[in-house]
Amino acid sequence: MDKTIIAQRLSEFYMFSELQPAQIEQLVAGTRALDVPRGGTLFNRGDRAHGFYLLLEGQVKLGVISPQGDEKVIGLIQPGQSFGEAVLFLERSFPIYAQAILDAKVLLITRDAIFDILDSDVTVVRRMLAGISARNRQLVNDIESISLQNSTQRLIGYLLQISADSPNPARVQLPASKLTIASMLNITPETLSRVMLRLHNAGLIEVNGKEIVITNVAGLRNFE
Amino acid sequence: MDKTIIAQRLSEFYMFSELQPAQIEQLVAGTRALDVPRGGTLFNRGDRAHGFYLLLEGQVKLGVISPQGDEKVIGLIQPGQSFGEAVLFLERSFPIYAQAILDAKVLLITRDAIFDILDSDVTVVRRMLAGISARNRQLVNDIESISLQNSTQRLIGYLLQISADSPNPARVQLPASKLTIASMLNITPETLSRVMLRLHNAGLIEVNGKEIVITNVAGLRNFE
DNA sequence: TACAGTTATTGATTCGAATCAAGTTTTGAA
DNA sequence: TTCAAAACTTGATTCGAATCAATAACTGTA
Repeated sequence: MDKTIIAQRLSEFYMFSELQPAQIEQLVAGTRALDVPRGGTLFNRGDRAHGFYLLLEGQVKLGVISPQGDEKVIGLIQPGQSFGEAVLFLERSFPIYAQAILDAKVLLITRDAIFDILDSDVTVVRRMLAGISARNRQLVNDIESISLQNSTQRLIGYLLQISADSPNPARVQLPASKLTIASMLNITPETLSRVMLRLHNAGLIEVNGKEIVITNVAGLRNFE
Repeated sequence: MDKTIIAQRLSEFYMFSELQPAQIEQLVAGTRALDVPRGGTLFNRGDRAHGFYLLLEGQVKLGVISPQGDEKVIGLIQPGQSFGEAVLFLERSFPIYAQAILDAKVLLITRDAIFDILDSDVTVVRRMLAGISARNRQLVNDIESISLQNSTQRLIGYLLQISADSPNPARVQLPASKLTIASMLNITPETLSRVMLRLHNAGLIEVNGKEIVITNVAGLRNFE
């Protein structure tokens, strides 16, 4: 896989999102791209951690096998998710195995690469901790909005967020299909469509495909 | 609290267990012991972070409150666990509040003390990375289960998790009131009560206050 | 430019869980 | 030991959003 692609993927990953280009370069040198066919094993229980993994495509299953031989799936990894970080940083062996359940492309960021870069530059520690912490905050926010707000409020929050501090009226472009946006907001596409219609009928937004004009930012903020 | 006791407790904490006595001394100088009565607040949402916390005794609840006053419990902290690390590395305030739900003894390890140690010791860095990574993983799991599972499956998942690998039948103790558990699972107390009744009627669990006996672990895992 | 496949909208209906209400039980503090 | 407050349970009802179903409107590509 192309080095620039790997650099791109690594810098999009939350843990490295605060790193500088030179630091990403260094990391790329210690990263291996792996193609794992469906059914293939990434690591077994008891293996030493040689690094941690970032799944780019496909799907990976994490699990344990009991002494009686039955299998318990601990988690399913989707593209964009990483696994094995905690084990790596704690310098333990894996308590689980990882197996591809679809043909998978993964990046293995090696132990040496991570630890070298951590040691080589004192700013890296702060930057990585900042990246992980920002992710932590985002997750807490997500839980809060899923838990405490209805679908209308979630959509409003999202629209206000992506319109940031645009003037009134704000013109924003949805960054993905409405199916994808709906899934992010944890609602069905049908509900998204209906909520948008309601906001439109209330005179707050105009919808043209992916382009949304918030005609009344304050009104949207105070809706209901 | 006595300095030697604080030193003792800090050096037992996994994050600092590899530190030299001199480093522990340094950390102790930047640590404050707090007694928080049941119901007392450690910090509120929006407070600036002065450090992170290590719970020695009692129990602490982490949560958020919606503008309408609804509460969502994000996590329950048990003795030996730390919280508030992630906020240290962003120039932000706490996104959650922390309240003691039992009389609690906590150590507040101040920001400056931590930063000094982070610069001087690599194992602390790695363990902090591991700790926050593990917490992020847990948050992702929480989002997933809130999003993808109904209330019955969420309770079952929770019971199986806290019973871990107990034998069959497993006897577990709820770590908090049913109100708190319900909030963590994102259901109302009424629904929690009804789901428990259903599982009981299906012959899977016995409920006596906070004590739950899972009479049929396999059956519970495969319920519905 | 046509058309196949995805993406989006709209309507009817169902369902899970919240809410409202009224108890009972447990609890911890005086 | 008592008693008020908090925690919990059970029942009736409502409500938000999912599901099921049937188009309509795009979008890429042959």
